[in-house]
Amino acid sequence: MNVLRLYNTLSGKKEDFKPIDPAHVRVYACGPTVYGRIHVGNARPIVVFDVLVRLLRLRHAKVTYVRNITDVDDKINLRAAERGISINDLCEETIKTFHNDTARLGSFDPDIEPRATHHIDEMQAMITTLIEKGHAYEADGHVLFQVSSMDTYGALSQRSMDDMIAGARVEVAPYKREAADFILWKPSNDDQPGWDSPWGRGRPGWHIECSAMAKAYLGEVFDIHAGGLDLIFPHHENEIAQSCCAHDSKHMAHYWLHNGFVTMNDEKMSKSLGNIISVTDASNKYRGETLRAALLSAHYRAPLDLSHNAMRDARNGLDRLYRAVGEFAAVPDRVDEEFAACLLDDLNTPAALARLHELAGLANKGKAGACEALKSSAAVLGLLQQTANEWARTDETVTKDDIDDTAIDVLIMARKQARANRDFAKADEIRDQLDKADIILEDNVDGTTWRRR
RNA sequence: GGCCCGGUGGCAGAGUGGUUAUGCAGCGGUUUGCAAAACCGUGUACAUCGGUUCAAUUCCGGUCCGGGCCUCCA
Repeated sequence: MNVLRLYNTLSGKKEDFKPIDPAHVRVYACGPTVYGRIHVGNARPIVVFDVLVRLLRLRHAKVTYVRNITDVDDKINLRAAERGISINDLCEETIKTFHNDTARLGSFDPDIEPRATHHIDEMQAMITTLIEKGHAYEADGHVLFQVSSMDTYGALSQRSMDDMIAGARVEVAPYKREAADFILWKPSNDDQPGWDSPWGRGRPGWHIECSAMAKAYLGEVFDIHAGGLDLIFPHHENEIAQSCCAHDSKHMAHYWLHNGFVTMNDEKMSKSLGNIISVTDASNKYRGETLRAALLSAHYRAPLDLSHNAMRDARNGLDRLYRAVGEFAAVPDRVDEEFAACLLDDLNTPAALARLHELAGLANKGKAGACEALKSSAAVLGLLQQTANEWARTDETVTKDDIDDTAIDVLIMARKQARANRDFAKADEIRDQLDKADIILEDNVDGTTWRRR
């Protein structure tokens, strides 16, 4: 198998992936802040990096995939207060819907899903180290990271300190020594969640949790750190600053991967713009697998416009692939080489899907092994794991169910009888009746199958 | 204002210094009681203006247009 190439934000280039330990690859991805349901934009990194991990598992004996849950954040406090429920209840409820959503998207769970509030000690230890090493200072109940103490600050986002000062749009808090300094720890009042610390009762800043949890589960330096494009600055830049300065290391992770945005009418889908569609809502309207296929239909770094048309195209594509694959069971070691080559080239999922369609064509022509190759290749994308019949009979809108399977079977039997009697008028009447209920009949050599429109 | 990334056929979306992406939609055909599916055939797309080159959609530069980050955001 060829080498895996990944676009590394650190270098701005595709690079050969060389793991620190080929027998154990370590990956960290930033997970959700649990104050509300995730939207389809949030679903993109979940699906894309799930594919990355599946691909890595094909090639490496052990992969540890960590995706955190941020359960301490001022947005959580605010939302809990708005809804008049406890912070804990809000977090538990949101985590539940999150897990429901990732399951519908067909994504595997990460190996470890650490929660920020379970790692306050580790964060405090790291902050203490940063103060001792002269990278952080205490001011007015806050602890701040002093950006000027790190020569290479800004390397990931490729911006200089001068650029940042020139572009600064934020008012500088009075306790900061320098405008770009960021918070490691901040004081909490009695209404806010807080933990005792050497700097008084308080709570962590946004970035320190990822540094602390990545270290706890993956070590000081690991292979891949992934997340959305909008996390490059400041979040990932600051994680690097914290981790590298605390550990005296050159790198936090060797490869930094960032996915592009899902757009709505070519504009970024984001909570602050309010143009969001939640995964829960989307998967009531479309099957999770359709959404997953749509999310993989563009290269992960390119923008992806998720219109109704895009969803329809994804569904049509899956229809064709499922028809080709039939009732075949997956064979794990039959991944098509051309297909794999597409994914190895910086996770080129659109090219990989194109190859799946070629395999479907070959399978339809009866080419030996094509079905197995199609099924086991698709598994790397987390697609096509049902049988064709299971897929065909699930309505796109799961809740709609005005005609049940037995009623359909009864009508099909009646039509079969009519056809045997060469009463084609009657047969066509039944076809039309089912068609009106969005049931499409297909007569094959070995009988009649049906699917929902 | 600073920094970054894009503009491919009706739509979506890869890719390439000279040769078919792929899917959907369309058109023609084979097949079918009808239909669907499948198969076969079918489209001189690469924002614009210059430059380099025997040859550029592909490399370089300008222009126009779009998007993103610089503030919570995947």
